[in-house]
Amino acid sequence: MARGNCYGQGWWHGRFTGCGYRLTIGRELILDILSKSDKHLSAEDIYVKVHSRNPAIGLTTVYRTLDVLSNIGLVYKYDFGDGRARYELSEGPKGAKHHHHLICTKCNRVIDYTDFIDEEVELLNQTEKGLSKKYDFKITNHLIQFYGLCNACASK
Amino acid sequence: MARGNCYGQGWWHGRFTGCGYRLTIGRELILDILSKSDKHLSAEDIYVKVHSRNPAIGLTTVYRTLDVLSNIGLVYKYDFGDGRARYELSEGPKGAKHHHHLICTKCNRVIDYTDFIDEEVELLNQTEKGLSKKYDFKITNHLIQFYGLCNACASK
DNA sequence: TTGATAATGGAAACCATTTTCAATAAGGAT
DNA sequence: ATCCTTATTGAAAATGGTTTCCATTATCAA
Repeated sequence: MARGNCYGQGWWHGRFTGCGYRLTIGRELILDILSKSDKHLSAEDIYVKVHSRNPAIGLTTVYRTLDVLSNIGLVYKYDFGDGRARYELSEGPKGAKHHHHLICTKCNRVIDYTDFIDEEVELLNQTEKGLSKKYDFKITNHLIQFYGLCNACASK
Repeated sequence: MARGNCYGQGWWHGRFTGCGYRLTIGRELILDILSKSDKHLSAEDIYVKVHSRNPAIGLTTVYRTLDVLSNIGLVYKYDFGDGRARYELSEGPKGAKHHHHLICTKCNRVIDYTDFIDEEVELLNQTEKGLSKKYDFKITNHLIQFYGLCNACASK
């Protein structure tokens, strides 16, 4: 390993050790897959990819790792209504683009959108402040989703 | 049955027959419970209440009815992260007060709030219009939730 | 009242996720 | 580099909310 270059271990290295977690082969692999892959992967999706690269890693570890990552705040866990959780990296080496979701209630297709995000987030921040004070609630996160029918499902 | 008084059957009567659904004992009972009860009931919660009033009605029917109600739009189905779905009437005889949720990620407590709702909804409506056009998506609903720690959980 | 068929209950199936437990590996201390 | 403590792991079994099956029953338009 190249000394003097702590980036050689991946940008997330500190996020683990800083929280007292150990950085294992499996965890690195899962993070690598999450950071390179398309979004909204299920645990099973991730497991398939992980397993093709390293068959020694089991589904249980995938679940456990996703749980850890979720607690650390490195991944968001979503419920899009199809009975399985979906995971998505909350930030990348350069920070991820904040976005929200459009969900088709018929085919479960998910569309990411970043339009109007700024306005939304600004309003949410204001709201958060107000709510935090009124309800003595320490808000750490928010979720916005729109439901409806995608063009394919609406036209039949 | 009192003729000439269609309200005697409950304000939701038309919502069923109008969609081709039959109005059964179980469905009426479940709706009655939903309309009188506190919010955020799980299927199991509802089943217990239903069963105490009419032991002939099974859990399967509760699930099926909630699914129908959800499709009709009479109930909202929520995921608050505790592994079971929660249901809540979307409207009452006089219309329900629109609200959103604050969810404690530690104890899963849910707080309804109506503050800032008007501003939120106004922004959401604008956003909906824009998104509908851009993505050719027929939006029917939205979800906003804030996550964090309630005062009890934050102070320990 | 009748008939077509939607709705039902109970049991079994389903399936994503969690738990168990003995074996293994990470990483600070030596 | 080697030890040692203890977090982490995989495989299999358990869990538990939800759905499916199927024979029976109930709804409601005619």
